[in-house]
Amino acid sequence: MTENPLAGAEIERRPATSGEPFPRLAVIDNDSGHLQVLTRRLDRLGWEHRVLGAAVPERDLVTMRLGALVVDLGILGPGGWDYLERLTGTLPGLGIVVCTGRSTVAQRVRGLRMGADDWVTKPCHPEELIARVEAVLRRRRRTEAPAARSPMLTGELEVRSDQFQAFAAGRTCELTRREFELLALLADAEGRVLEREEVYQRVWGYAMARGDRSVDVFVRKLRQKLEKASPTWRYIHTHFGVGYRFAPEPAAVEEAVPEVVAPERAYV
Amino acid sequence: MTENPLAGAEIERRPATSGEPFPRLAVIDNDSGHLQVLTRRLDRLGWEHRVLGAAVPERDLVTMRLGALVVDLGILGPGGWDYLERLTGTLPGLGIVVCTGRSTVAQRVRGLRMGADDWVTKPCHPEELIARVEAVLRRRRRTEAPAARSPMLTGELEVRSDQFQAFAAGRTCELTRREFELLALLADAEGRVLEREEVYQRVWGYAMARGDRSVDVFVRKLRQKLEKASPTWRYIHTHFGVGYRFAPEPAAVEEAVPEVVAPERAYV
DNA sequence: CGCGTTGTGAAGAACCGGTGAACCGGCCGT
DNA sequence: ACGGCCGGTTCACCGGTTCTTCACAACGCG
Repeated sequence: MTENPLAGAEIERRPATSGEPFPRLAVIDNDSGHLQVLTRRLDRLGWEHRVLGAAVPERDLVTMRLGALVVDLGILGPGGWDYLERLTGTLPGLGIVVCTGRSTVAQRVRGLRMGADDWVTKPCHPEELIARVEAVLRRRRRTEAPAARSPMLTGELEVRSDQFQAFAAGRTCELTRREFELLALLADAEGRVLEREEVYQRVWGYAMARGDRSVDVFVRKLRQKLEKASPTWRYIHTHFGVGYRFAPEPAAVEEAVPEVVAPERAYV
Repeated sequence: MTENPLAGAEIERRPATSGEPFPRLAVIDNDSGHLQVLTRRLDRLGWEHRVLGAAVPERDLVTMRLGALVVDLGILGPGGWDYLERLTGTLPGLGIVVCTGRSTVAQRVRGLRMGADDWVTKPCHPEELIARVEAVLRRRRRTEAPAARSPMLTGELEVRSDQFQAFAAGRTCELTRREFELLALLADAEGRVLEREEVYQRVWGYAMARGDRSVDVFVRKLRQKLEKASPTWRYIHTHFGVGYRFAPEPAAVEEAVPEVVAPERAYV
């Protein structure tokens, strides 16, 4: 083993692709043993997947909004080649991995030339099949979709990731980068209370030192700017001893006779 | 043969990727037999290729402007994994096909997870190896190809991809190639804020080293030339801590009484 | 009422971007 | 081969912005 120059390989967990939804995958196959072990693996990883017993019209595949398709050309019979060709033609964005029993070089070359992204020979280890699907998806994603993130509207506030900025009534809040990232994180978890440690970890990227007040300070700055841009709403709420929660709420209207009114709880 | 559902396969000539220049490929290997048969095949196809006897610093690979790299991890020894990791880190746009002797599933999975696009086991048919490289390149290009964009007119500026040049009022801006590519990228994302890393990645083609100021410097040069050609417009806006945004705006006319005018924020 | 937690303001540190210039390597004409 | 030109890269400096930290006040909870 030690003389093997490749020594040292071990299967690593994929780093959580934070924020990214799990890949959507369909499998066209009927080998129950293979399917069972594969689907179990996919479930464990949290991938959305679907098993199809036979060729499915391209139209239907479109509606599934797949990222990748694993197909056993063998079970499709001679029509499999046509099917593959139509797939690559009509769904050029779809990652296609052929996973089939014995095949000749010529067949593999044909399949790949036709537009398949990879060709795996059965029997194969599900882990490798998945890794290859990941490779296909990774390559596909890298250049294609940096946009994708849609602006979110909550309360009077518009959080636009493409601008690294939030707006209220069309007016910019003039957030700095950190402030924006903090807001984006909180707003994305709308309604849930986030602990300081988690916030720090995800915005700053490393563990929070004990006694660090940065999160508090940034929440203040954020509140200030949000208040200026959208005075009639409250967005960030403190949970004593825990952390912060984002939830747009109309501000309580101040009474004309402040002295009579019981002092408002500054936060909820 | 006829009972093989995959029957009918034959090696097809690759459909001429019209207009596209031939792929640039490098091979890191030292198996003379394998190399000989492979390079002959590549010559026949007209691919530009280059054989490297050993690992080459990423820096040098950058200057080769490769589309894909075929590498035998075996000849690199234990450092091969690190090398692979560095490659995928700094050259995320490069297609990487590992072509190595015997390997375990765990090794293949590790390589693929690390960013390799495909993993072929030697001995292998050169035709299949080439087909797999093609598949990788195709996947890469599919999304990338913005080719044949019509000239765009924005503000007072005309960006002509067919000329690799921008014009204002019919006058050329005399942009260099890099300057033009930077402008084209920014202008294509009109209104969106692009981070430096993304800009660098897409214009320079590889990952930006920490502390690299090239993007800033080119933005300055671009601004200078645009300003000279079209003095009454501002096109490139800085977003502090983030990056740049392209948006043509009439330049704020300097008032005769500067004191009255609120100081413009340098960006937005 | 007292302790721990959170809000607040300010100051210094750290960082960022604009800028000019030096530097480097390839290309060209002599 | 030589030197100059050109495009690209790197460096150092500077002014401005942003982040961190700290001290203290205000507040919640037992």
